[in-house]
Amino acid sequence: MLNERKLAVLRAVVEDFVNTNEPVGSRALADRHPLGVSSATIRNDMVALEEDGYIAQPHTSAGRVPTDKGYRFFVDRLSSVKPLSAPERRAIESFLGGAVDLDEIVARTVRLLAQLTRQVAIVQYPSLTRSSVQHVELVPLGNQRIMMVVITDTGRVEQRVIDGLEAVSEHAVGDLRAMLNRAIAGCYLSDVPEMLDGLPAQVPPEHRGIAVSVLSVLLESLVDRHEEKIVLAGTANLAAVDFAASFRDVLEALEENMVLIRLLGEAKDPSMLTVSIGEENFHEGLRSTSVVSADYGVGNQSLAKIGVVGPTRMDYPGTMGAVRAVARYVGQILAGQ
Amino acid sequence: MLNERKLAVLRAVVEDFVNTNEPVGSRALADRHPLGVSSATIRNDMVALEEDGYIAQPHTSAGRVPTDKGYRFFVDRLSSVKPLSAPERRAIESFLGGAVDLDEIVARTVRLLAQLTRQVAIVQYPSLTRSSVQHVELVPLGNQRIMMVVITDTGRVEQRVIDGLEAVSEHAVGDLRAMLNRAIAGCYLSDVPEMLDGLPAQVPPEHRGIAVSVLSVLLESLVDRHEEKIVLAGTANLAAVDFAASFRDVLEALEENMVLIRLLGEAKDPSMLTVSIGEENFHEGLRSTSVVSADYGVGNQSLAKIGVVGPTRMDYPGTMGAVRAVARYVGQILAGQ
DNA sequence: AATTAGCACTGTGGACCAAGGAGTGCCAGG
DNA sequence: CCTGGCACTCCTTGGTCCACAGTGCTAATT
Repeated sequence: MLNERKLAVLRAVVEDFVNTNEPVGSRALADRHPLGVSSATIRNDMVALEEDGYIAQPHTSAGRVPTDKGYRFFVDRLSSVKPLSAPERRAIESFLGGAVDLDEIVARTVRLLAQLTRQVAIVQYPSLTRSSVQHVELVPLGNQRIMMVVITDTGRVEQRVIDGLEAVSEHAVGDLRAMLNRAIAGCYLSDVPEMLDGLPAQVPPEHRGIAVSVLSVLLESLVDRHEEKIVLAGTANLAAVDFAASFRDVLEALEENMVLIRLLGEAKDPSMLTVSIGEENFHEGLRSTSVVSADYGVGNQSLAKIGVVGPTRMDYPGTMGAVRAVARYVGQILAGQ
Repeated sequence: MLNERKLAVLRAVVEDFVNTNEPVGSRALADRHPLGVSSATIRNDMVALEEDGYIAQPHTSAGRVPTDKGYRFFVDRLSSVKPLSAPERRAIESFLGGAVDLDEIVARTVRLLAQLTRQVAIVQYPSLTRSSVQHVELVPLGNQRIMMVVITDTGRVEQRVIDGLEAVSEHAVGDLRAMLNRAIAGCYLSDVPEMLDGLPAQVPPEHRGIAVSVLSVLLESLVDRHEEKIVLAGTANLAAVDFAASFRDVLEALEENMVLIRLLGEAKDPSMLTVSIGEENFHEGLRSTSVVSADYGVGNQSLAKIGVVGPTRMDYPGTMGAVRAVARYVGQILAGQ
């Protein structure tokens, strides 16, 4: 049975442990928090909390430390997201505002988030699937190759060289470009395959081979590897922490793009903050870390995710506040582009 | 006076210390290396080497450790670059071969280099200054904005949105694009400013405002921030090492793009391997690391640099071999694109 | 003159131990 | 149901001791 006071004790344990990084004892709690009861009473509450699995002691005669379950409860029920201060908001705004292209927006975002949270920040490039085609450009390279550039409304540019063609004329390329743009400019990328379905039939037979090559590369470039682009910053912040798992394991996990993608991907509820704590993480090396992630996007379209990785012993309210704020600002910046 | 044998001793000290990471003593040397003299003689030589500053002992009654000066001498005079094995070469080739665009070439290169050397790899994107303009594309976005895309022959794509224009017609944009391409297609980027000098004068007055905006953005996009794009991999490999400087300092230095740029930039002799050892590095946090870097490029044009950062206690011949080999392959791949 | 064997000397690191202290669990009384 | 008190546990710290690895020096040898 968790009464009010026990919850207050749990909250205090989490907060103190996050601050000091040392097991917190009953006396220290009684001193630092206005719980209105003596340390003996707190000890009794702690026994109850320990029986329920919210806290644990590293060894007899040590203070208590929150378990993953304890953090989970803290995040779900005992804390609320802490909004950023006004100066912090202004700093975000001005820092992100100066970016000139998508690469720079992403780069600045990730550094910003790392700095705000003093942890490792992860930012995923906006997904192509939910953005639409702004323009397709075909540029002949010499005589037998074409470079294709797809520009999307989220500022992302996808490029491919199409190789091994029969000789192509400038003119034919121009026609094909016009035809392509007529067919798919403005479309969502996810609709592109459908829109291109009947296209080869409209191409004059002598250029059909080229058209088919171009289309196949175009379609291929739209599938799959878009969410793969992920940027990281702030790994140096990990050095301050000591993990149960070896430091190396954490770094290794963070270098695996697929791991990061899945890490962010686990966020259940779009447009909400998601927190994954310790053992909840699927990856071995990250069992002693927590991940706070959020969607960002334009309007109510989610484009991709951002997140923060830190020790389970992290300042959840603060981190959540920073992640949420940055996600919102990135969305605004992208919308304004 | 450094006679032959003393050099052999120095070489042996470096090699053994790199292998074992423990101060190497005279007995161990006499056992493991065919120097043909007793440990007492080696001790005498070591005293001489220590007086000259090539080796040092952490404390009395410990073995000797190479100093930065010792490593420097080893690299310059006592070792030669170790070529990669045939299977390694094949691995590089097939791994880099599968890349579809510049981003992926760079991403694969950096991972490859990190894996080969088991250290931190750095790859700089090909510089724009030495590449030439393949094509300039202008795409109207709505009515008052234009997206400009510059495609270079090294596969790099630079994009910018030009904002705050008076209303522009499709037609005017088309004219401007044609004019731009006529003026600068095929030019080296470094020559572009010159080529564009008289251009505004040729534009009909009613579109001159737009032309000027476009040109200023174009010129601006060509200056400066091109070498800034740098990619890193293998930081997890640092965890295995213990530095004199704190781990954190090293990671922090590596997250500063400007530091990396300068680090690579210090390479003196283009198209050669450069090694910067310990205290030779300008950055505080990197005083206990060494950097091996090399240029890569197409033909004999240097486009950018790649490098490896590791502990001063590194396998120089092997690392140098890997860096050189990878640099060459990247050049080839870029040439073939 | 260079090399070698022998030996005394010296810091380091690990094992062992004792004292100190933080924090607990439990009990008896308010 | 709360609290003060107390015995107990286990970690941490510091100190001592010893073994070890490796040195520097000297005297003998080639």
